[in-house]
Amino acid sequence: MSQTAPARSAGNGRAGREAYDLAAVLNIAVAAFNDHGYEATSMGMLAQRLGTSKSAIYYHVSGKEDLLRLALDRALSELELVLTKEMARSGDAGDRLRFVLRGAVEVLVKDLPYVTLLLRLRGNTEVERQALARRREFDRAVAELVEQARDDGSLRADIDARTTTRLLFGMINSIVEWYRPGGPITPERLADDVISVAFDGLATAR
Amino acid sequence: MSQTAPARSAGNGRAGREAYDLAAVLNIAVAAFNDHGYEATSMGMLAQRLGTSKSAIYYHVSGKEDLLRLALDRALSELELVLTKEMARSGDAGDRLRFVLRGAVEVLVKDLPYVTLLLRLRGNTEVERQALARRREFDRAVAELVEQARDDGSLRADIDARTTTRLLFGMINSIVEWYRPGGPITPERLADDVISVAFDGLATAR
DNA sequence: GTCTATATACCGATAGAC
DNA sequence: GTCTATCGGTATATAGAC
Repeated sequence: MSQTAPARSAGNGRAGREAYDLAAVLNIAVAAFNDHGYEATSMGMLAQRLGTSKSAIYYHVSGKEDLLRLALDRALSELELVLTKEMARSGDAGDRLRFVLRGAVEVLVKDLPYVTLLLRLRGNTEVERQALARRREFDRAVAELVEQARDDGSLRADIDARTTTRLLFGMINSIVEWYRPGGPITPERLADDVISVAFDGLATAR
Repeated sequence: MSQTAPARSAGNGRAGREAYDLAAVLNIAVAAFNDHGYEATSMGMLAQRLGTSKSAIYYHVSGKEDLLRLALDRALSELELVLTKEMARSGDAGDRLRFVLRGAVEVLVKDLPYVTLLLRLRGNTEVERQALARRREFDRAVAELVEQARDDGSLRADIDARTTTRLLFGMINSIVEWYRPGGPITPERLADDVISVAFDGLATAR
C-alpha cells in the first residue's frame, strides 16, 4: 500500500504537495513501464526520469509492484464505471452495446497510458493476475451484451458471440498502440469511426 | 549469430540431430517469452523447461538475444512471403487486400507463438528495433493496398486510410491473444470471419 | 555437448545520516 | 523527504573439467 494514503484527496490546501508528488511518480512510472515493459523498467530508471534517487521513490510507494497496482486500479476503475453507467440506461441491447463501446474508447483515450499498461499485462505477479481477473470480468459483461444484441436481431448471428466480442475488443484495444491525443483525430471522431467500422464494415456501402 | 549455422538445412541424414535441438530450444524459448515476457524470462527458466543447464543452451546460441532474433526472423519472413505472393497476383486492389489479410491470418495461426512474440515487442534492444522496422515496412505495404482499394471505390472513403489500416491490423493482430489451434474454430473459418467482419461489419445485413 | 562453479553486473529494497 | 552506501539476490554469460 502507498504510504501517502490521503494523496487522492485533492485541494487539501498547502499539504497538496504530497499528492502532486505521488501523481507525478505514478505518471512517470506508467510512461516508463509502457516504453520498456514493466519487468524491463528498473527503479533506477524511474529515479533518473524523476531526477531523484531510488530512495526518494520508496518514500512515496512501498515498491515497484505498488506503482503497478495503483496504475492498474485507475484503469480498471474507469472501465468499470462505464458498465455502471450502462446499467442505468434504457434502450435495446444494440444501443447499450454501442454506449459501452463508445465509453470504452473514451476511457482508453482519456487514460491512455494507464489502459495501455493494463492491456499489456502478462500475469507474472499476483498484482497482475488480480488485475487480469478484473479485466476478464469487464470483458465478460460486454460479451453478455453482445449475446443479447444478437438475440435481439441487431447483430448478425452467423459468427459466434465469443469471436464477435474478441474481434471487437481486438479492434478497440489496439487503439492504444497508435492513437495519440492531440493529433488530427479527435477522441469523438475516433469513437465514431470505430463503432462505424465495427457495425457497418469497411466495404463501400451496399 | 547461432553457432549451428547449418541447422536450417533439413533432411541432412543422421546429422539432423543438431537441427532438432536448435529448433527445440527455439520453440521452448518462444513459448516462455510469450508466457512471461522476454525480459522476465531468464536463461535459467529456459534451462529448466528444457531439462538441461544454462551452459547447454549457450552451446547452441550465443545468448538470450540470439534466441529472440531467430524467432523474430521466422515470423517476419513468413509475413513478408505473403506480400511476395501478392505481388505475383492480378485482380483489383480490393481482391489483393483480401488476399493479403487472409494470408496474414494464416501465417498468424500457423506460426502463432512466433508472431505473438513479434507483436508484443517494445523496442528495448537493437534486435527488437530492427524487427520493428521490418514490421513497419510490412504494415506500410498493406496500408498502400488499402489506399489503392479506397481509390478504386471498393473501400469506403469517409474514414482515412491510416485509421482504416490500423483498425484492420488491430482486429487481426488481436487474434494471437485468444485463438488456439485445435479449438472449435478452424483457421479457414477464422480467416473468413475476420474478413467478413472487417468488410461487412457486425450489424444485421442491411 | 553437457556439466559445475563462478565472474561480473545490476536488480529491488533498506539503513541511517542529514 | 532526500541523500549515499550497501545488503542479499539473481541475471547473463563464461571457464574449464569431463
